[in-house]
Amino acid sequence: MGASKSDSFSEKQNELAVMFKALSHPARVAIIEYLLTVDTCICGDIVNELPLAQPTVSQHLKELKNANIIKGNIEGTAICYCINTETLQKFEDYFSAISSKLKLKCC
Amino acid sequence: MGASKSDSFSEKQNELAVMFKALSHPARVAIIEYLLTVDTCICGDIVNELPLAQPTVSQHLKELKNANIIKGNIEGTAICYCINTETLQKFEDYFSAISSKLKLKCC
DNA sequence: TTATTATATCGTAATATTGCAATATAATAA
DNA sequence: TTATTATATTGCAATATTACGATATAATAA
Repeated sequence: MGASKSDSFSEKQNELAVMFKALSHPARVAIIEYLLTVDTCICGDIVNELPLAQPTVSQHLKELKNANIIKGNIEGTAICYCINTETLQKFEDYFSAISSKLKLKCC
Repeated sequence: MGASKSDSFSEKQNELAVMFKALSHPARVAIIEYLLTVDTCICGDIVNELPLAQPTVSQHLKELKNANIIKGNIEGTAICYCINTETLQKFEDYFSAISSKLKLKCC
């Protein structure tokens, strides 16, 4: 085998796994970090900020977009990326739910 | 190539990526979910809860342990797993930091 | 029109992950 | 001691990810 058995798990479990997978590479964590340092959403030079070739960065951006972690709007010749606040909220909700369940039960 | 260029990124970026990677598989999301439904940390039947063979579950548990997402204590013949609240706090801190930075800057 | 610039896609090699049968280990029970 | 039970490790095949050179696309500039 080798393929992950996603069919055996719930849609929510799979959705969460996809969200986490999107952040499971240091380059993608670095992209998020960079987006946060930029004053506005007008970006375009993410490639120059990372120690990776342009096609590799493009691929990482695509994965972040596919997982709805970031949004990309075409802005003339450049593309403007920014963080998707809805997905961010999902992460926050997930961890605060875990946190409150733990307070009732454990350790 | 193929190997992730972790050396090119900061320690923090790599640490976060490792934490997210630990949760990037639906089986591991399901394990966390199950640990939350159990009344105490006394577990031991995680294998029966998942649609995967015992060695596969053992491997997923190992990955969660290596990333400090869960802790495992030997309890006689069984092993008692529970969620590591310190790591959970790191996740919460990460997302609340992002959230507050976004409120100042963007979209 | 022909550059130029920014980003995406293709193709492919190197490496990592996933899953499980077989086997090993380690604790308790008989 | 020899089961039994619970979990871990090994080995390996199938699949996925990562990285990048080469190339394509798409918008603006000259």
